[in-house]
Amino acid sequence: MKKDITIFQKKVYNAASLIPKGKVSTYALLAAVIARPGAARAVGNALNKNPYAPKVPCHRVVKSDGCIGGFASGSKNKREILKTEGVLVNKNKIVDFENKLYKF
DNA sequence: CATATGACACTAT
DNA sequence: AATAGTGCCATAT
Repeated sequence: MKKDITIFQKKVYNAASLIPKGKVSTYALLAAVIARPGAARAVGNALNKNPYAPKVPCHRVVKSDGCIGGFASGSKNKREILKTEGVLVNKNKIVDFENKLYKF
């Protein structure tokens, strides 16, 4: 017990919390920066367990295509949150995705 | 150590 | 453009 957290997840949460409001990032991009390219799935796994729910804006992490993807609280609710942050979403797709994409 | 799972990505059809 | 199949990595059991 005591924070069943791995180095990998620590990096993921850290990077995710660095994403500014109104911006979004992708699993693949995060993976490529914090650990290793291709670990997009692993990043999603880490965020899914996300023990720092309000601390880590996991909702700012989306798919490389700009799709919302899946979320623990429900992708439907996720769109609403992003909208509040200033990121408009159209049918699970980020509006101006490339423009709102935050690169590390 | 091997198998199964998952908030993904890419290529082929 | 949409769908399906395959590959990749980390975690859980």
